[in-house]
Amino acid sequence: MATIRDIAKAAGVSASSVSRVINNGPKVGEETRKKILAIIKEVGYTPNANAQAINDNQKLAVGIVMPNIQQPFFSAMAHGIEQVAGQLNAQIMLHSSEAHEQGEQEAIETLMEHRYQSMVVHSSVLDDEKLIRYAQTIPGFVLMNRHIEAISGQCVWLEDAEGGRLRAKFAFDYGHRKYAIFCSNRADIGAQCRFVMSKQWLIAKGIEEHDICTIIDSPTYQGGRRAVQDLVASGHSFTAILAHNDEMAIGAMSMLEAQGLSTPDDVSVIGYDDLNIAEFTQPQLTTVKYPIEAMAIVATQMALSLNKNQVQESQRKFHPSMVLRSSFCRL
Amino acid sequence: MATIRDIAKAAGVSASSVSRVINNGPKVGEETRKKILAIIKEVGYTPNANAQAINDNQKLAVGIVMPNIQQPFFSAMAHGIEQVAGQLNAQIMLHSSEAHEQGEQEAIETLMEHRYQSMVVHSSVLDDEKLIRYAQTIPGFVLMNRHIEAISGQCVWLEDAEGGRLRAKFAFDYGHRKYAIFCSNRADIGAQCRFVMSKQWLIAKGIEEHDICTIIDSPTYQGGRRAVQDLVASGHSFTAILAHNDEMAIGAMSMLEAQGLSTPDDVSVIGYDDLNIAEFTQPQLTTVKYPIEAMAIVATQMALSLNKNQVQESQRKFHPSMVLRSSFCRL
DNA sequence: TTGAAAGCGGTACCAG
DNA sequence: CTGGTACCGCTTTCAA
Repeated sequence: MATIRDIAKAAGVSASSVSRVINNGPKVGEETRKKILAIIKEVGYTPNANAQAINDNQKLAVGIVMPNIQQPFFSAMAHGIEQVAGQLNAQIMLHSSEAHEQGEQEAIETLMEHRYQSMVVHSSVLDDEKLIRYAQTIPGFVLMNRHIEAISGQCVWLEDAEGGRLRAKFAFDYGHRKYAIFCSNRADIGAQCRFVMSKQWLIAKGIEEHDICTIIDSPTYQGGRRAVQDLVASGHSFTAILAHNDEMAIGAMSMLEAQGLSTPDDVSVIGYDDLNIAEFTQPQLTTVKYPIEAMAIVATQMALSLNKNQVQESQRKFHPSMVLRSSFCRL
Repeated sequence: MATIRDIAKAAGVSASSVSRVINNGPKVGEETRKKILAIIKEVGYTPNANAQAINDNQKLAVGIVMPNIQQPFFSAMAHGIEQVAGQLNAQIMLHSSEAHEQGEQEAIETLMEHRYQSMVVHSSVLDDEKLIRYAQTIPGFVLMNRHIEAISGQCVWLEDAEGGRLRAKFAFDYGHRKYAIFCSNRADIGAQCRFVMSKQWLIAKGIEEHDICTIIDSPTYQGGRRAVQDLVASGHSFTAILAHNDEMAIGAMSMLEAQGLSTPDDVSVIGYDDLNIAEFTQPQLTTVKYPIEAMAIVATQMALSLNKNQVQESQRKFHPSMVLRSSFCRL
C-alpha cells in the first residue's frame, strides 16, 4: 500500500504537504496541490483511516450492539440508526451479540478498543452495574429499550409495563374473559415485563388465574405456531391471545388457521411491536405500537451529538399505543 | 485514555512487557504478568485497536455494503454474514448505501480507508468496470447477487434468469394464460432480469403481449398494494400475479383481499425470495427460493478466507427453485 | 507556502 | 525473561 511518503517522494514534496492536500488543508500552493492530487489518483492512494484515528480520536462513528439483526424489530432499529448515521456520514460498526460467543460484553469492549465514542446498545443480559459503568465511562453510550435510573439520561426506552396493561385492558374491554398469553423464552431482562403486567392487570379485574393460560416459547413465527399447538393441546379454553410480539402473533394466526380456527371469529389475536408487516397480514394485525425506529433515531442523535445532555426525558421515554386492526374483535 | 506506557510506568516495567502481556506473548515472567494485569484492571486500560491496526494490517473484519438493512431480504443476508463473522470473532462494518448520499462507491472507499481486506458487497448501481477494479485491488472483495465474468471467482450469485423462467413455466403449467407481472422500480442493474425472462418465456410459449400486464412499483408491501390497485384499475384481466419479490406478493394479496378478490381462488400469486415470513402468510406464499442466507455464508467465508481461490464455481453459483405453497393453484 | 521533526499508541527486533 | 529502540502512517507545530 502506498503511503503518504511515497506520494510525497513521487511528487517531489514533503509528506506534510500531502497531508494538507488530503485534508483540504488551507495553505497549499495551487501548483503543488494539483501535482499531488494527480499522483494520488495515478497511484490509487487511499489514506489509512487507522493511522488517522490514532491521532484524532474523534471519529464520527456509531457502534450498534443488538441480539440479532434478522428479527424485523431489530432491523427496524438498525434502520433508524442508519438514517441518522447516514446523514452525518458516520460509520456503523454492527455487533449481533447472539452470534458471538461472549456476546454483549465483548461487543461493547471491542467498540471501546476501537475508540468508538458513540454506541447504541440493546442489552438483554448484562446487569445494571456493568451498564452503569460503561455509561459513565463513555459519554456517547446510549442504552436502548431499557431504563436504568442511575443513568436515565443515557437511556431511551418504552414504558413496557404500560403496554402490558394497555393490551390487557383492551382485551378485557372487548369482552374477552379467557386468555392465552404467549411469553418469550429469551434470556432478556425485562422480557417478562409486558406479560407480568398484563396478567396482574387482569387478575386485579377479577379474572381467575386458570383463565389465563401462559405459554412460553421463542419470540418467532415458529414459536407462535408451537405455542398455539401447545395451547390447543393443553385443552384450555380461550378467546383471545396476547402474543409477546408480532412475529409470535403471526405464527399463531397461521397455526390457528391450520387447526381450523379462524382469526378473529374464533380467536382474537393481539401482537406487540407493530412491525411493518402487521398492516399486511390477513387478517391485519391488531397490535401494540413500539415506535422502535423513532426511538433509534433519538438514541443515535444522542449518541452522536455533543450536547447530549440537552435531550429532555419526554423525548427519551416513549409510550406504547394500541393499533386497531382486524385480528381482534368484540366477543 | 491510558496508554501502554502509562501502564508500564505504573508497573515499573517496560512498554514491551505490557505489550507482551496484552497479546498473551510467550515470554513474560509470572510475577510481571500478574502485576501488569492488576494495573491494567485497576486503571481500566483498553488497548487502542487503531494503533494496533496501523502495524498489523491483517484485521479480521468484514465490511458489508447493501442498499437497506430493513428489507427482510437484506437482513437475511446480513444475518448470514454475521454467523460466519461471529464464529471467527470478526468485526462487521455495515454500510447501507441507500442511506448515504454518495452510496455504494463511498461505502467501498471508506472500507478501503479502514484497510478492510474483506468485503461483501451487493452493488445495485456501480458499473462493471468499477467493480472489476475494486475486485482486482482487494483480494477479499466478494460481489453478491451479481455475476461479472471478468471477476467470476469473486462473485456469489443466483441464476436469476432461471428463476424468471421457472416461475413463468410454473404458472403456465398450472394452466394460467393471463398474467400480471410486478416489476421493481429500483435502480438495480439486473432487477429487470427475472421480469424479462418470464415475459420472454411466456411469449415464446405463444402468449400474447397484451395478456401480460406489467406493473412497475417499489419492491415493498406498499408497492404490492398499489400495483394491485393499478392493475385492477387498468381493466386487464388476469388469473396469476408474478411479483418481483415476496414483499410485493404479500402486499398484493393484502390488496386483493381488500378488493374482494381471494387468493388463490380468484387470483394466484407467486412471490420471489422465500423470506422467512412466506411460510406464515395466509394463504402461505408460493414463491421462488433465493437462498440468500446460504449465499451470504459462502460469500463471507470467501471474503475472510485466505485461500479464497479454492471455492468451486458450483459453490458460488446458486440456483433458484420453486417452493409450492397455497397461494397458487391450478386454473 | 513549504519542510523538518516530534509524537500519537503499539509492535517487534535485538541486546542484555 | 526484559528493556531499548526504531518504526508503522499520519498530523501538527514550528521554522524557514
